[in-house]
Amino acid sequence: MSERMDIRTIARAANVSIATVSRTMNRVATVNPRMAKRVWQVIDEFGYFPNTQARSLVSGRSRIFGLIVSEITNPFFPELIQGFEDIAVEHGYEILVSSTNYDPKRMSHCIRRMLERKVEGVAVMTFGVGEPLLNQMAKRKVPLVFIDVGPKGPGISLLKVDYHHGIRQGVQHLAVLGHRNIAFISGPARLHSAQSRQVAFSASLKECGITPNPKWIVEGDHTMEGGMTAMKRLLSTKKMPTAIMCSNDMTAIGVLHKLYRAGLRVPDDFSIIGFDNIHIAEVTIPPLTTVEMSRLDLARAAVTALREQVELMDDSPKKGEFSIRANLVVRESTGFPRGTMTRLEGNSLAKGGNTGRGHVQPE
Amino acid sequence: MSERMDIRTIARAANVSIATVSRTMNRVATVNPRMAKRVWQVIDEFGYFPNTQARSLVSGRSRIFGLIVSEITNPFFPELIQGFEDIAVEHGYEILVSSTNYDPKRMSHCIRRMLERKVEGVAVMTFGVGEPLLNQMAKRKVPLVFIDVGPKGPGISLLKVDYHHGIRQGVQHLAVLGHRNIAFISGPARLHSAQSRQVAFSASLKECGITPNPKWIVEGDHTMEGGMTAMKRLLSTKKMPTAIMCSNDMTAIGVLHKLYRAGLRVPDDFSIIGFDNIHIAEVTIPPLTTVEMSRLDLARAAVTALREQVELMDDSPKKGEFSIRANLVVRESTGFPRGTMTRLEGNSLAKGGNTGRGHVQPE
DNA sequence: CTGAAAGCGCTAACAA
DNA sequence: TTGTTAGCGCTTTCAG
Repeated sequence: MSERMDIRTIARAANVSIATVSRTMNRVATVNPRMAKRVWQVIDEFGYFPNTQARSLVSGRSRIFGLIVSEITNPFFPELIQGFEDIAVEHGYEILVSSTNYDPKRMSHCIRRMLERKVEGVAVMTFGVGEPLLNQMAKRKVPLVFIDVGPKGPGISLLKVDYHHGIRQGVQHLAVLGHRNIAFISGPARLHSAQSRQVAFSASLKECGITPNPKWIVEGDHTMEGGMTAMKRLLSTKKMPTAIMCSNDMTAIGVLHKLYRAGLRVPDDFSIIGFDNIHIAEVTIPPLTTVEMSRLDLARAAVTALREQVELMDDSPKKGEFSIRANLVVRESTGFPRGTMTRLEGNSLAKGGNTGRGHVQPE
Repeated sequence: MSERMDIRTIARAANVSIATVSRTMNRVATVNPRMAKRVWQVIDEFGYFPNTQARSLVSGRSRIFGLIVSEITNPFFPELIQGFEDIAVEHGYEILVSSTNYDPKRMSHCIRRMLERKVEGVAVMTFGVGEPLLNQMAKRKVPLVFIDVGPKGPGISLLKVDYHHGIRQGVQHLAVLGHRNIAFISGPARLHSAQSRQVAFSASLKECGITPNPKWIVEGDHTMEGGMTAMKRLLSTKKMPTAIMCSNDMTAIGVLHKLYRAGLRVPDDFSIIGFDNIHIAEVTIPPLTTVEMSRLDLARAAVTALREQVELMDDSPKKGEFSIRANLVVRESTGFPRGTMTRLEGNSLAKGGNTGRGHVQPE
């Protein structure tokens, strides 16, 4: 039945020119309402919709945003992707997602693919970018939005996460509980965002009058495995810390598991704090105290930044920089330092882990 | 510097016609090697690549596959998406991912978007499809691949997961350990794949000479929250089961958490088996015994099925049906039924959960 | 306010 | 083997 369905088919059936159909679909104000109604009717009747390829070819606008994440299998990112997709689609954009897995080759390949598909902007949520690659984008004047860090410049927006705020809350929370020996498991050293978190940690420690012990700052890689390895190292230090902050939740989950393996208890033997507040952090055993970084805020800011660059006139004012809050969420992986209190007998894990701990809301 | 960069620019610089450039890029065999070399050189020099939009407009081929998943925040799916993307890209396809969250409106919206972008095929990995929606696709002859179930027909491939194989292994594993009272927490009832798993469960139970108890089959929804709710119900039955199979790992994680909250121990008080073998199943407390369903196999089969439909001549032989194995992975969430053995004193959790349990490899 | 016509960048006949 | 040319389906001048 449906031989071919293009704008001409509609034009013919509605007895108008293809230009009128085009105008109608694009909601050009000058179209006679009566005609418009007729056209819409035919469009509905035929179930017609325009060919996006043709449309972008002539308009030069693909209505596609790229989204580059470092690791789609880290639950943080799917949550972010979801938000990004929803908000982008809301504004009529399609998204092209790519996961680089920290591999420069993948990164460069995926930039190439995005360029080929003529993305109108790219959100680089990979916590660390290869310079040469991004240059390709900049050269072609593709609007970019980075998280944390990236070259400033026209068409480039930055999403600044206030790590300090959240991490300080975490450190203070631990300090109030009585911890003085606090370790930090970082992310990959080359990631700027990982560095920022670590810097925020050291600074917060000092604020509390605690001198950071370099032995207690160990490098992880933002994976569960990395967390396990790092915890193992921490466990082998002569003087062990009583609390551990992790650069992200996956690391913390690895730590939790390592401690479980070692027959140690959380929070009785060690207090643990994560970062991200991914969904499963609610159901780890015990539920994880962590710093929430809103995926939705990030996603919204990223799309907004990109839209600003794409849709606003070149001379109009742009924000260029967006700020994302990070806030502590206290659950049950933090408590008083071991040896500090007379612990109740028995297994606090099996009892729900609610004994002998203090919940202190920071600030 | 770069005024405009199109095929003409290259043609001019290489002193050939645009047709030759086109042929060169498309590796048409009849191009004179010397010319080809010259053309490639210019292409490299200019950093040129063709405009995908124009290309698809004229060729009628978008080289985009759609991928619809039910819930991107369930870790099973990112792992699948990753595989799908890798394999698709390997074959020169881009992918458009959408997460429906079991919402028919989202589903229909996303089908529309894919149709607009002229996807050449869609993998529907949502474990349950709305008929009317898929009809839209079929009407437009878009190749489809479904998981588990879907209307048979030309252009439609099915990925058959051998639930029975894996689930039987699980049930037998439990039976060998001595369990006779085994519960099942299903997925959403309307999902066909969830039903298949449940059917496989009941059948396997009978094979072992156990009559399924309807009270012990409770509906979940494949989320952690659903798992917690279902476990709560199970906990309130007069006669409680000693083992619980879950329709997926997220459910099992919810169950684990609920039991932890209730002060019960796994596997001492309950044995738990999941399904999917998502990455975090390795580090749950205790590590989860589960049925592995390979994401990579699924992804590979899906892409292969789609490519078959798209690239093979209409009369050539096609497989149409692909089989995916599912296999039990024994970890530490399963053990002898409670009361069966003299348990050692103390907290088996804190000791690594390795006491008093039997590891039995099935088959 | 509407229609005719000129492309957007590329591929695929068809000619040479 | 190479070049010329006619579109792919749409938007957007520019006349009317």
